[in-house]
Order: sequence, then structure tokens, then C-alpha cells
Amino acid sequence: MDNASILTDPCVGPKRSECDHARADSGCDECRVRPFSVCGVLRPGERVELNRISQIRNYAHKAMLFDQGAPADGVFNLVDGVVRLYKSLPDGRRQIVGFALPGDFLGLALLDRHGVAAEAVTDVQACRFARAAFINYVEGRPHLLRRMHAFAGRELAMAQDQMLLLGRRTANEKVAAFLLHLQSRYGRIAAMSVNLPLPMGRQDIADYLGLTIETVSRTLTKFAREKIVVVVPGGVRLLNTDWLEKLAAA
Amino acid sequence: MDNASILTDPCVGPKRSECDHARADSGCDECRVRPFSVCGVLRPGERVELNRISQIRNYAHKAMLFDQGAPADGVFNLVDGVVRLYKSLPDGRRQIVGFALPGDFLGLALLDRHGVAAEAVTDVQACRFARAAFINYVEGRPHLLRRMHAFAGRELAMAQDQMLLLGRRTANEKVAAFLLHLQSRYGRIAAMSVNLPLPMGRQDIADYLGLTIETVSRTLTKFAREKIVVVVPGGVRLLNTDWLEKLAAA
DNA sequence: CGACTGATTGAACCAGCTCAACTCATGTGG
DNA sequence: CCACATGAGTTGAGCTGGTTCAATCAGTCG
Repeated sequence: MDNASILTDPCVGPKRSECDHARADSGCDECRVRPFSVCGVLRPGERVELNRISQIRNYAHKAMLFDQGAPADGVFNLVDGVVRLYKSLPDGRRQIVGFALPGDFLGLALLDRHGVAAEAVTDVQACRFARAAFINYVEGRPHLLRRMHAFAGRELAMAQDQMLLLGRRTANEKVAAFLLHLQSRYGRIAAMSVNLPLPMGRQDIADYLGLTIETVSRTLTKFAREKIVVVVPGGVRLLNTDWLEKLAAA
Repeated sequence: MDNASILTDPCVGPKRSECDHARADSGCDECRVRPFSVCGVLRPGERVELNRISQIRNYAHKAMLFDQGAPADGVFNLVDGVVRLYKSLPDGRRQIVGFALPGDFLGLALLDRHGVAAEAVTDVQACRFARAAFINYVEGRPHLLRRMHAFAGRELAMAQDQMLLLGRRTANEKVAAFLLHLQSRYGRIAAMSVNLPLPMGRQDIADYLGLTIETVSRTLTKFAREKIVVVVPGGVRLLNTDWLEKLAAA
């Protein structure tokens, strides 16, 4: 089973190189993620101006968009691919604080330094803005700022959910919640499906859930044994979402 | 040793009933927390109007300001006291996602429902706004919205730090980081001091750090044995902040 | 004083970690 | 085409940091 076959939309997942009906270089008007990104609130006329301060950039698998603590001279609108956002401790321990999907904005807080590092999980296409220019653009457009704020509110709510997960949930619950959460997020940008691509590796999942790679692996094989999921290359197929929801219950 | 003696400013901590040079009812102009709250960006003329849609409310120890999932008809600017923000699971497990201190804004995201519950840890004085009225007020004042967004960015950064703490730090590191973090936050609203009031109980600290009450207690007594802190009624005195910083190192 | 709440301490236990071996798929070069 | 290396994932066995359960202590309040 190759990756594409478990994907509803072949653009979601590692094989995105095959498709280029994303933004490419045709500007904001043709941007596939615009409706559900922060830009979605801009009127056609405003997009022209935004287009002038934006620049499409491609990042290969494992490339770093920006590092933890670095001056935030750029902010990004993710157009295609998956990005991991993480914080590291000096001894190498790592916590992934989120996976950014197409439509997500990186650097939402508009702070002068990035609090987290951002690394391409898959090949990635992102729309980059110089931070100063973007802030300047936003200042004159309260409706965009309002939308940025709404996005920040959503991020904050997700962060709070994740705190509950990290602090108070068991390994089983963590993995179940992770699968359902990712499925529902994919659902916002593609058709909902029981076939769930997992472009990130087991180590990434572990670092996201506050577990070890071994525990993630064991939990998934246990779910597979119990016919709750099927593990396929590049992802999983969810067989019993009811059971997962019961595990992840909040 | 009573509480006041370990406090630099007697207004910080459980004994705040003794002092009422907070906002009281004299309006925004006299508000003690205004400079470092979201309101700090408003011009005197704007404050008059804000004053008209605000209402001072007092909450006793343990009173609930709003519940998780409830419609967010009110948003709050905390004037005095400490509030715990938490999420609960159906089986009673609880994760405190933050402690709000004077100057903090509750309901920053302006979402239509509260994602967390808010409960008074100490007696609390808060400035309440009807959400609709407040949003309306904000819409016409981009500089206030910008400030709200900056606050949201700070909250998000704190949430990400907390995720790293919950997912990847040991009990010792968690407690050390908690003490230092709280000290530095108090420092923003009062003079920095090695005397640190802990108005929240051990269970609250445990639920904030993703530990049990026993582990928090054991860790604090261990720190005390090692002459890193002194545990006093109502708080702790930090003896060796260097050591705490080494433990909490990020 | 007794009752109650919050905090501490002790001892046994266990969920998840650590360490280590092994599998499997992919790629590479001879 | 095979030999071999490489990296991601899986599985096993033993260990341990933090939990659980239970008892005790220390204020505080009526």
C-alpha cells in the first residue's frame, strides 16, 4: 500500500511533490489555503498589496524554517506540507509543541523572537513575509489583526488541551487523542477520512505526546492487535473511532 | 511568621483584604494594575468610555468566575488576587493551565465559549466586561486589539514553556521552574523578592505541574533539607536561586 | 477541646522508561 | 544481482521515578 492510497487528497502527506495546484507562484488569488488561512479575510484589492510583500519559499524535508530564540525577521503562512514546532533543552530533550498544517501561520504572536524552532517534516511550501513589513501591513487593517487574534485564540485553546494531555493523560489516551486530533485537523483542509497519513516519524509523535518512541510504537501495535487501527506505511487507518473517542474523552 | 512578613508588597498574597489601594470603585484612572494590563494602552479619554462598560466584582476564595465550556458572556481584567485556570476530565483529573495574577486578562481570546474554568484561589477583585460590549469597544480601537494580541502572544509563549515542562521535565525541575517562574511574575507587579508567597495549595501546584500532591510535598521538603528553600506558612523563601536556575535550565 | 482541612511521611507498586537486540525497507556500490 | 550499510520501527526484559494507598501531623476554627 503506497502513501497515496491512504490519502483522500494526495496533497496531504509526503507525496505532495506530485501535485502543484497549491499556490505555486500564481499569487494570492490562486492560493489553495487562502480561505482557511489568516489571508482569507482580505479583500481582493488588499491581496495585491500583500502579494508584493510576500515571497514563496520551498523547504526540503528536514530543513529548518527558523530556530528557537532566533530573531523573528520572517513570519510564514504554510501553504503545503507539515512543519514541526518544538522547544529543546540543553541536554537534548525535545518537546514538540505542535504540528503546523497548510493554512497555519507561523509567528502569529508577532513577537521579536521565535519562541520555538520550526522544521519541515515533509517538503514544505510556505509564504514568507518580512516581519516588519507584515506588521506594518497589519497595523492598517484591523480586520486582519482581528483574524490573527482569532487564530491566536485557537492556538491558545489547542495549547491548553495539550497541557491537559501532557500532564494528566495516560499513554493510551495520549495516542488516541493524537490520532483523532490529527484526523480532525486534516478534515479542515481535505475531506475527512478514516485513512490518516502520519508524515511525522514515531520520534516526533513521542516528542509531541511526552512519551518515548518505544511507548508510542507499543501503543500503536496494541491498538492494531485490538483492531482499533491498522498500521500502514506512512500512516494508519482508523477502524474504531468510537473506541478512540472513548479513550480520548474530555 | 505570618504571611505579610514574607511579602514585599502586602497586596500580593492571601492577606490582601487589609489593603484597598487597588482599583476599588474609583474607576480606571486610579486602577493600580492599569499600567501593566491591557488597559494600559488606552488614552485618558478612552478610559471614561471603558469605565462605563466595566463593573468591579469581588469573588471570595474558591468562588468560580466562569466554568469550562460555558458561554463567555463576560471577560475579566484581574485587579487583585490570584485565579486558577484549569481543565478537567470527566473522571476528575484536573490540569491547571495557569495562575492569573493582577493585571492578567481572562477571556483574552474573545472566543464565544470559555475553554477553561476560572476559580478564585484567594479573594479576588476583577473588572468585568460584557463580552459583546467589550468586543464592540475593541473593534474601534486597533491599538487596544494590538495590545490584546501581544498579551495573547505572551500567553502562548508561556503555554509552550509549560508544554516543555509537562512533557519533558522531571519532578525536581518542574518544582524549581515553578518557583522561579512565579517569582519572576510577581516581580512584574511588585518588587522582586526571595520571599515567595504561594497562595495556592499543594494540590493546585501538583495539578499545574502534572504531579501528585505527595510528590510536590516531598520535593519541597527535599529542597528544604538541601537548603535550597525554606518552607514557611503561606509560601517559601528562596535561598539558592542559582541552584534552582540550574535545575530549571532551559 | 474535637473536628476538619491541608500538608507531610512511609512503604509498596506500576506505567512508562531504559537498554538492547532484532526486523524490515531502502539505497548504494561493486 | 547480491552484499552490505543505513535508518526507522518493533519487541523484549528489567528498572525506576513518580504514583498509590495509608497513616500521621499541624494548624485553624467553632
